[in-house]
Amino acid sequence: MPIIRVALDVPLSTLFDYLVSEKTQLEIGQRVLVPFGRKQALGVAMEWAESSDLAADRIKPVARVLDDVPPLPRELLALLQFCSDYYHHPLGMTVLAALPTLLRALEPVTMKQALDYTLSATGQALDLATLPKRRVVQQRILQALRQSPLSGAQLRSLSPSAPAALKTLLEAGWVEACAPQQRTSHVFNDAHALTDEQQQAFDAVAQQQGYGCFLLHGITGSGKTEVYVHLMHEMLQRGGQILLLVPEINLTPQLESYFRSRFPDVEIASLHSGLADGERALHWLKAQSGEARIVLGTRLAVFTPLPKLGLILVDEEHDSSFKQQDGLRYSARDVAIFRANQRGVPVVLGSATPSLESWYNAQSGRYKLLKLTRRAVQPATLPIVRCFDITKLPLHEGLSEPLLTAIGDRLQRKEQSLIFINRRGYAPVLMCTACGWLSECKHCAGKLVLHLKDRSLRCHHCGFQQRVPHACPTCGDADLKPVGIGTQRLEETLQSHFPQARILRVDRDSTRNKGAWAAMRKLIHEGEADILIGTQMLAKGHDFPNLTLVGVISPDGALYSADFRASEKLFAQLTQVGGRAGRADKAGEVIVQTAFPNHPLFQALRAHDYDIWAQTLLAERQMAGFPPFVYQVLLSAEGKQLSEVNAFLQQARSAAKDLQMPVEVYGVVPAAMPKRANHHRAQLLVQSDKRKALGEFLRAWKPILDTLPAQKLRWVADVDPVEF
DNA sequence: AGCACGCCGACT
DNA sequence: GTCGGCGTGCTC
Repeated sequence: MPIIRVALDVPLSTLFDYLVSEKTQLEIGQRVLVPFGRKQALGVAMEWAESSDLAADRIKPVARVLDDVPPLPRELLALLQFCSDYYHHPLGMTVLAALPTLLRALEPVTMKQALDYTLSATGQALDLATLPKRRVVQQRILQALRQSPLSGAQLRSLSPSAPAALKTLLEAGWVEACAPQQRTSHVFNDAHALTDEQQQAFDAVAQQQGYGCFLLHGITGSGKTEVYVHLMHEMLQRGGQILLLVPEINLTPQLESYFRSRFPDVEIASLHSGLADGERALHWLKAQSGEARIVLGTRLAVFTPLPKLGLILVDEEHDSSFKQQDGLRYSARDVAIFRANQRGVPVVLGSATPSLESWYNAQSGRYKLLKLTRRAVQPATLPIVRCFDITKLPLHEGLSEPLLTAIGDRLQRKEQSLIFINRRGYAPVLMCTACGWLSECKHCAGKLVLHLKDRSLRCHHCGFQQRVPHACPTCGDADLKPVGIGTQRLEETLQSHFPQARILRVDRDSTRNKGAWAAMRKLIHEGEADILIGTQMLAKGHDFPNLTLVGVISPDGALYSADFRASEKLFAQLTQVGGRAGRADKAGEVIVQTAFPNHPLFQALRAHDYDIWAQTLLAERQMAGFPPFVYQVLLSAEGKQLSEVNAFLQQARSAAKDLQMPVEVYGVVPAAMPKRANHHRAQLLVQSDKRKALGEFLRAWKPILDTLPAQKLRWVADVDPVEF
């Protein structure tokens, strides 16, 4: 009897062999139900086998083949195989993780196939004049269907109430569903002519034959999205599907409605973790059937089956949320590039502040660099950036005179200001002025953050919470002082400075409730807020038309951070947040308060010179022997006993050294957050300037790690880590 | 990962 | 006597 090798969601690197009777129809990529232990499990048929290493009597037969949805394409299985190998994650878990939850359930799914609609015989015979005049939308639908059958998406483009009207028409029997038609044309709202630069970028990608990786480096406001839209139009005309990856789930609904407005009758499917299970599965299946022509999603969308894939776009490619931090620790940007290569299609990485990795690849010619150096939107100029030395200026609760004056000006002119500060809470720590006691979390290495709203001290790492003590727990002194500034304190300070100002604080605390963030965006857009105080949430992808000033409070931490990527991230963040400033009629202003106004980061920021900043960073990285000049794998471990964590990592280190392979094995060091939720954390870095050498090393090392005693420990090997 | 089996401590 | 703690081992 034939043997099928099945991927199952278990942390074992093997596939599992099952018998398939001769008369069972089974294809590679199909989902199967198999007996596993004492239960049943859902698996994916990966490959046929001639024989098995297992004794014949231990091989069980496949219980059931699920043919409710088409099999996963071989190409997707190959992509997942690659990811499993590259990121050293068990194949079964990798494959199953790529499926929407509903397709991982033991039950078959019942998903109605999307159909086209056409006039029935009675509908054709119908005299439209006999219909009540008020039923405008119904009339419009019937009229449109007289020309040709149409899809649900096309009908929706006729009117927002088309679905309801269609339902009525179906019930009346005038319209009926029919098999989907092949379509070659679509409506394109070509509102904006491309600038010369945009056109050049477009041409380069459109003319690309087969695989090519493009870095679209465009300053903020240079119209990268318009290039995407025109490329989408081009690929749609060629009959291809487009995959667009974006960093944040927050941004997808807005982008989706924007693309809908540009391509009103094109089926667009969004994929992100915020969707309900049913919706997610539906969109996924629409992508798999080729019906969805544009697929818009967060990192997980990179694993969507796309039979007609013609182009991949990765927007804000530098964003670290493309890297998954648990389970399969993949970088969706890197997987997208692999996928484009595998399929032989172009991929475009877009950013105003490319990751150093991508920029380096563009410099070396591996990627083709496309530049947008001029703004396509108003104002035509980038904001004026000014840095003020906080060591030389008096501060009022952390705010300098020039910044306060600038905010006051905006208030007078009825323009908005945004104050960017990356600390939520009232103050990052509470201190006893008598003995120097600091509010520390007893479960973590971090400090407890003061939240005044509910008079609590909270740990942002483990969630621990306690009431603010009335007196110092060590010396009993009553004089406890908040140290440093968080969003809440800034709000309070600004409110007392500008009592009449309407201040809106946007951080994870104020936007916790569902819909709160959307409601705030609305307020901002309607001009119902004068001063916005926000964390990085506020920096990403939103246009605030009346915003003319951005203040940055104290970004200096990133300049001397242990994380070598912190300053790269800060530059990207400040560029992005600064890009929000400015109105149609005038350039914006950015005021940065810093103790290091002459730091190369701020010099480059003032000059809007990404290239010089990237060169500076690249030189530093080369000297220090950091990425992108080397490839890294980070082994991190955590456990209740520090000694056990260290013992494990030391053994792992010896094993690595004993392999005598051409990689550099560093020492065991504490993690950036050495203790979190009562777990001690340490790590071990291994790197090599050859990606291949590191891969081979890992292939040898990982099996040894699996045999090391680690009963009470959790450990992971992270390939291409971005967080330490 | 689950889930069993298995061998020791404190309870009706 | 047994209920239940979590160490160890297995899943085609």
